[in-house]
Amino acid sequence: MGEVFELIYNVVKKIPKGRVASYGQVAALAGNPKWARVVGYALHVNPDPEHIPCHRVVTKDGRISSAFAFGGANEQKLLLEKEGVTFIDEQTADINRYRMSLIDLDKRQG
DNA sequence: TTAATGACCTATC
DNA sequence: CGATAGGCCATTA
Repeated sequence: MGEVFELIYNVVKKIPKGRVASYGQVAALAGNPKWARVVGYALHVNPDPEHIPCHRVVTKDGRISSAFAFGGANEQKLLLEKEGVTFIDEQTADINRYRMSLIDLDKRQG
């Protein structure tokens, strides 16, 4: 596993419950805004879903990817709603309202 | 080392 | 609006 994946996982781990972040945002917080696709691939091979809340990562518009590996897009939506995240439509989370903030990164746990 | 692969994003029509 | 086309870049085979 590459170093960048580690950086990405560390960021995803810090997304608080009830909040979401876009792939691009995770990429930027991990160190490079151009890593959006890399974030997608990193989560695709998520080695520790129990501690890496990949369901809190959506597209920049809040849309859920149809390729969610653990139970499908519907499962991801249920998980988010369970945490209090509201949806604009069937596949779009209200990311403008629940987007994670920079201060969330301060939770030092790494 | 080279080529292929995406759970993305932006610009353009 | 939506559809399409490029770009992007770490990782893998």
